Amino acid sequence: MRRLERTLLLKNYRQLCTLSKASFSPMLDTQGSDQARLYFDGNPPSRNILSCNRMLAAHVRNDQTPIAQDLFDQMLVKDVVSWNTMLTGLQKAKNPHGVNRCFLQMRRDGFRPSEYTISTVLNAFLGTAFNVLVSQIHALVVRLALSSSVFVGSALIKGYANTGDQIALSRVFDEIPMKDVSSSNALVSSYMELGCTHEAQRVFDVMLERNIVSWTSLVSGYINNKRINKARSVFDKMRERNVVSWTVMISGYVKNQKFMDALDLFLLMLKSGALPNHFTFSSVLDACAGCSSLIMGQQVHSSILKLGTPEDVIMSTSLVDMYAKCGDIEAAFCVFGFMPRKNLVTWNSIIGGSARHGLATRALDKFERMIKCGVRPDEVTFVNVLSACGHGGMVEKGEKLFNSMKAKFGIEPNVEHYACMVDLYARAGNLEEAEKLIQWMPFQPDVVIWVALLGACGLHSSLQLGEFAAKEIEKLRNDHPAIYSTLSKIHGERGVWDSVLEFRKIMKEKHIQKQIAGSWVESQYRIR
DNA sequence: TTAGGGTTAG
Repeated sequence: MRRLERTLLLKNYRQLCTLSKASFSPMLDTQGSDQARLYFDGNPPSRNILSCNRMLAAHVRNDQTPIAQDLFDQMLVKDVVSWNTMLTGLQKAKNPHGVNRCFLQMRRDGFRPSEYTISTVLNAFLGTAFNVLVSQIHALVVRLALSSSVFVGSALIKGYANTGDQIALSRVFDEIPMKDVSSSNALVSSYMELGCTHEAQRVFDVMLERNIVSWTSLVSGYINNKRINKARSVFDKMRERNVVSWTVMISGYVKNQKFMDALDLFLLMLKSGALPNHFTFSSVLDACAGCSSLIMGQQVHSSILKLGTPEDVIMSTSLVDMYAKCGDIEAAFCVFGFMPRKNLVTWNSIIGGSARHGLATRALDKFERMIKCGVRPDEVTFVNVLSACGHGGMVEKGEKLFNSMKAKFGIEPNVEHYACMVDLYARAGNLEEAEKLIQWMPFQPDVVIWVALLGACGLHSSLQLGEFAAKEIEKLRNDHPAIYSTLSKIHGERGVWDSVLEFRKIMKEKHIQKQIAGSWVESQYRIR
């Protein structure tokens, strides 16, 4: 060990020895983390409640909830701050069951919940099955005389919005004696969440104080209520914008499939001097994928690297997806390979990308690796692997995977999976098996299923079954372009030119156009 | 020493 390092370590230990004054937090936030824990573990007398709480808070801040939980369990003396800190850790770890258990234990042990407790617990329950407890927690709030807290009020407003109770949330807001900008913002976004855009706008209009979050809540609310133009007009009125407000508007365009508008706005954002973050990049990459602009996608990738944007699993997954959708599957594999963390969506992106590129073996290889890595597949994974088998003509493998869905992974096949199987059999020329599957499937076949069958009939020139499928499609959706173009193709192959002319005439009369197939290379030049 | 309001992927 070098002299300088020894000196630094010694300094760290000296700081730790003055426990009454020193906080563990800075040590845990830096390289001193392990030493701090070693010292802490080896010195039981030093474990007063304040130092324990500080240690606990530091672990929670560093997303080390299991370590925080160990420490919490070992603490012989706890106060309300210890409980609140532990609850915060469990909330950050997205563990509503744990929060519920911890909260119940806290009450059993006779601790009185504070404003911190209530707001943390309510936030942990948002969007989970535990939100049925919102009104019970509200009753507790009234009993504990915590209704006047703006923190509790904001959390209750969000909680009631989550359960769809508009009357309750407005009553909670009315009962806050000293309303602040955050509780008003919570009301705006809660009304927006319930689709009450007029009420949200009214609250916003009468707010005495508005900050950047108020404006962004309004923009975001209009986007979520499919009012993209209104959102843009509010966005344009903003006097100041930050990375969040820019990202909200950009992702709003992406959600509405307005990819070029999203990219234009991104360029405006860069011109304004605002720095994009991983949220922004994720949306922008989605926009590049949406309009198949590989050049733009590559430039965005360069910006991510140039700005030194910290690695984020969602942003990197968007990169993988962008490269796959823009036709550069090798770049997608490369980004995927370098990702330090991968989740289910990441694996699904690379498997789906491989399948779309006709790389059935690679898709299945990734699927095997995903299972080996301990990631459980979901419905999307199976749509991807089954379609890979379909494009690769791997009928037996597809059947095996389809049968394993329920038996091995507990996933009930849905209509999309059946459509993949129909496509798999039909493409392989086994039209009889495809028809049999349609007859026996536990759903009413939809347009996708019949179009899959019709497409295969076109591929294998099967007129009788093709006409049958076309009739079924017509029953569900009149004038589907696939009907006329496929039947015309089958008749043409059989030399029945009168029928071909008839179909073309109908298509012309009904203004039905055959869907134009385009390559990725071609699409690069369509952009700008 | 603990808490609230606006943003991302298949």
